[in-house]
Amino acid sequence: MKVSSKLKPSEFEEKWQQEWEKRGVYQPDMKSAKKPYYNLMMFPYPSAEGLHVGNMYAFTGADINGRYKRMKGFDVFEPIGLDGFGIHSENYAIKIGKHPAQQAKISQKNFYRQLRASGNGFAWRNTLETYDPAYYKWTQWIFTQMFKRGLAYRKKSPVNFCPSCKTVLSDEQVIDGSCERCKSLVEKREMEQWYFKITNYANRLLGNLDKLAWANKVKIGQRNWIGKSEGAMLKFKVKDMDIYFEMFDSVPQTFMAQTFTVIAPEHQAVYDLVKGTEYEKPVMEFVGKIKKKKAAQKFDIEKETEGIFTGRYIEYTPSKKLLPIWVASFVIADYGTGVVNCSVHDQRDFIFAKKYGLPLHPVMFPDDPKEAEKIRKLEYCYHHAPEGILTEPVVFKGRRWEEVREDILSYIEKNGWGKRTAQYHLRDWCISRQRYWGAPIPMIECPDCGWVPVPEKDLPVLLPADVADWKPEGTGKGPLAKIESFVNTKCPECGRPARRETDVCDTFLDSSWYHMRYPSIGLSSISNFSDTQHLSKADSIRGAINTAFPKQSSSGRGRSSKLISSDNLPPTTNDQLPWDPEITKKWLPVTQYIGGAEHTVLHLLYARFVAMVFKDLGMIGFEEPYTRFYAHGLIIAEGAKMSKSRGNVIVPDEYIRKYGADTLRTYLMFLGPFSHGGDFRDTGIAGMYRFLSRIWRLAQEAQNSNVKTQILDNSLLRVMHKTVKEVTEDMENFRYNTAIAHIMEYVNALTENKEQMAKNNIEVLLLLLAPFAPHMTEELWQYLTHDPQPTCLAGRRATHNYKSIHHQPWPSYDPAMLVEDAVTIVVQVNGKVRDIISVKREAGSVKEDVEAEAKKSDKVQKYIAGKIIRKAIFVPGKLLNFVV
RNA sequence: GCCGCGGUGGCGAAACAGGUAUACGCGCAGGACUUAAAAUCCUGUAACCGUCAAUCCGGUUGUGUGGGUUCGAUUCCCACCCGCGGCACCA
Repeated sequence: MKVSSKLKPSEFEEKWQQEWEKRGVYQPDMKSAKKPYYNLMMFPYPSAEGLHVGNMYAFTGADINGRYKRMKGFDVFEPIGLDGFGIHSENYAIKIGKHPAQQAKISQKNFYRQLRASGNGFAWRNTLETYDPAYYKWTQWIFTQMFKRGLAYRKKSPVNFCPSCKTVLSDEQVIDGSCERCKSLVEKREMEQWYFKITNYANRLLGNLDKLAWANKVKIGQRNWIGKSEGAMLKFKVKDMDIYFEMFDSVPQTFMAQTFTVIAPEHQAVYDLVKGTEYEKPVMEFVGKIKKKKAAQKFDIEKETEGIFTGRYIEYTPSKKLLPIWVASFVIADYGTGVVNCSVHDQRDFIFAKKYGLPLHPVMFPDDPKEAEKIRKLEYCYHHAPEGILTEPVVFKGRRWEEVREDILSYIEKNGWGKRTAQYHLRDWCISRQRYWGAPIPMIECPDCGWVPVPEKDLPVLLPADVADWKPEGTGKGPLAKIESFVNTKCPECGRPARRETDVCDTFLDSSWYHMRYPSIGLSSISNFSDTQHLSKADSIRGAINTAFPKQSSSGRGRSSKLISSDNLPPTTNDQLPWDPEITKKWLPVTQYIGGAEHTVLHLLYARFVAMVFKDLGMIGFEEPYTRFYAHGLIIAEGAKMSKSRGNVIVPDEYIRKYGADTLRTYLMFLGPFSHGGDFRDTGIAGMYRFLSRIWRLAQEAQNSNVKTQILDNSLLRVMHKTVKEVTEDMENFRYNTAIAHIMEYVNALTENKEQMAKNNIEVLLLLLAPFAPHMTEELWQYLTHDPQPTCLAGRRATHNYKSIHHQPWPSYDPAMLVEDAVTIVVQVNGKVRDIISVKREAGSVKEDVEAEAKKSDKVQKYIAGKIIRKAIFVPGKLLNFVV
C-alpha cells in the first residue's frame, strides 16, 4: 500500500466513506450486540437546501462521541434521519416556489450527501424520514392512541395567526410577537383545535427531572416552563346568585387583605353575571373591546390595565366582606380559574385599585413604624416581603410573612374556605396545524357518532399528492379542506357518510418518538442485506415520493389523491407496534442524546410526555427516553446566528473540497468548548490543515526502517501515556478542544524528538486522532499496519483482510508511567513566586528537605535574608511558601 | 421584571480540587532553506519600568469594577457594571 507524500484528502476521504458503508463498519448487530450504546443526535429539519457548518459542528461533535465509545468497546448505534415533515420545510418550499414533496426529495439527497461527506459514522441502513408514509402511519397511530385514552381533545382557543403570510404559526415561530419570516405583528384568532393533555403529566414531567443526567440549564428551563406554583384554591359564592367561583392564590399569607375580585374578559361566566342587568351592555361592550385589543397585539403587554364593574359581589367569608367583581384586562383566562381575588399586597392589584378607586386594606407591615405608616396610607405597594409582619387574622398577628405560609394554608383548609393545590404554567399541547405538509390528523367526524378515530387497519391516512392549492390561506381551514375526495369518507362506526379532519399534526409530534423507531428499522432483512437492497433503501425517498406523486395512470385523473391502503407500504417489523419490543428493550432508552439547547422546552418536553404515555399503555418499560442529554453550543458567523436573511450562512462543502472533512471537523472542534459553540472564521482552518499534514508526514517517517517498533522506556513514552490519560478524560467530558490541544502537544514532542520516535508512538497518535479525523487516520492505519487476521466487521460480510482503525481498542495508559523522577516545586515568599526548584520525587513530599533545598536558592535568599520566617506553608510535590 | 450563562493577550481559548495565569492554536514579527516564490522548519510575541543597548537579566502591574476571606484568589464570599440566551400580566 502506498500513500501520497502530501496530505490530499480528495484521494481517500470519499473512498473510505464508501468502503465503510459497504462493509457496515458503523452498523452494529442490533440483535446480538453485547454493549449497546445508542448515540443519538437530534435529526435535522430541512429548512434550506442543505446543511451549514453550524449543523455540521453539532453532528461532528456527536459523531466523535460515538466513535470514541465504539473504540472503548461499545456497540455504538448512531442513526440519522430527516425531520422533513412540517412547517419549516414547507415554509422553505413556499419561499423557493416548489411543492414540499418535490423539495423534500431534493433536500433529502443533499442533506444525506453532506452528512456522508462529513465523515460521520452513521448506521445508514436505519434511516428514517418523517414524511415517509411508513413512518407517519405510526405518528397518526399515536394520535389515535391518545384519543382512545382521553388524552386528545378539542378545545376552542386562540392561536397565532400571521395576517401577511395568511397562516397559522406555531408558538416557536412567533418572535417577540411578530412572524419570524415577515416580521408582521401576529394576531390571535379563536379556533377549535386538537390538544394533547400534557398537563395531566405536569407533575411527573417535573419530578423526573431530578433523575436525569441533563445539562442543568436545560433542566432549569423545563422546570420554569412547567412552572409549578403551590398555593390554595379558594371557593366562594356570588351574592344573590347560584354561582360559585374558585380562585387560586399562591401567596395565601395576605388572604385577609383581599378587597375585590377580578375576572378574565374571556371567562364564560362574565355574561351570566351581567345578563339582564343594567351592567350587561357596558360590560359586554368592554369584553368585546378587550378581546379585539388582545387579538391585534397578542404578546404586547398592556401597560395600561383596564376594567369594568359587573355589579356583582363575592361573599368573602374569611373577612365577612363583599368583594366587588370587576372584569379586568390583565387576568389570564387559561391560568388558574380565570378569577382572582385581589389585595393591596400585589403590584398589579394595587395599580388597578388606585386607578378605579377600589377599597384597599393592608394586613402586613414592615418593622419600621415610618414605613408602616406609609403602607397604612397606601403610598406604595408592599409585597413579597419576607420580613413583613401580619396584623390579620388575629390568630396570626405578629407572625412574619416568610414563616407563616404553611400555618395559614392549614388555617384556610381547617375553616373550609379552600384547599392546598398546585397550578402549572404548562398548557396543553396544541396539535392542529392548518397546513398541508404534515401528517393528516386521523380523525373522522360523523354526524351521528361524533369524532371517531381512523381504525388502525386504515392507517396511514395518506397526504393527498396532486394538490395544486397546497399553500396556507389563513381561512381557518387547512388546504386539505378543499379536496372533496379527501374530506368525504364513511364513518368507521356506522358506515354513514362522514367528513375527515383536514388539519395536520404539529411537526413536534413527528419528532416526539423517532428515537423509538430507528433501532427497529429494516429488522427482518438486516441479516441478509445485500448491497442492492441497501442501495434501494438509501433511495427509499423515491418510493415515498412516488406514493405521494403516482404517475398519471391511464385509468384516469385525480386518482392520486385517493387513499392508498397500508398493504402497499413497506413492511414494518411489527403489526401492533411501530417498534420491535425485544430490540427496544435492548437499545432504549437512548444512551446519549445530543442536540441544541434551543429545544429545551419543546421537543425535549414532548418526547418525554409521549414516552410516559407509552409507558402507561404498557408499550415500553421506561418513561424517560433520554436519560443523558448533552446540549452543544451554536456556531455563529460574524457574531450572528447563521441565517439566509442575514446572508451569513456558511456551507461546509467548499471547505471540505479545499481542506477535507477531517480538517474541517477537527477545526470546528478546536474552536472552543463543544458546549459553547463559537464564531466561525476561516482564518484558522489552514492552520488545522497544517497540523494534520504534519501528522501525515510524521506517520510516513515512522515507516522508515530505522524506526523501532516499540521503545520501552524513554521520555516520549512518558509523554505518550500522559497524553492518553488527558485525551481520554477530555473525551469522556466532551472537552474536544483541549483533547486536540493535548494531541498537538504530543505531536510537538514527537517532532522535537524524532530520533527517539517509535512506531507505537505513531499508532497511539492515530488512535487518539481517529474520532476527529476518521479518514486520514484510517488511511494511515491501513498503511502502517497489516492485520493478518481477517476480521468480522459487519456480521457476516467482511471477507477482506481489513480491520478498521475505528474498531481498534482505545489506547490505555499506565499510571506508573506518569510518575516522574523529579518534581518541580514552586517557591514563594509572601505568596509571590521567587524561584522554581527541582527535587527528587521522594524528597518532594518531605517539608524539611524541600525547605533546605529552597533556602539554597539565591533568588529566594534575596527575599528572606535577614528576615524572620514566621511560617512556611508546604503543599507536597507542588509548592513552598515562606511567610516573613 | 424574573431565571440561566458568560467577561482572561491583537484573536479563538487553557488553568479538571484555592497553589508557576495566558497551555494549544490563529495572527503578527524576525530568521533558515530557495535564483525567487510557495511549502516547510526555527525563534520571539500580556503591559509597563530599569541598565547605552540587549534575544539574556532584574522589577512592578495584570484574569470586567470595588471590597472581603486567605500565607496565597481567574477560582470562594458580598456589592456593582457590561454582554448573550430564555421566560415574561401566572395572582
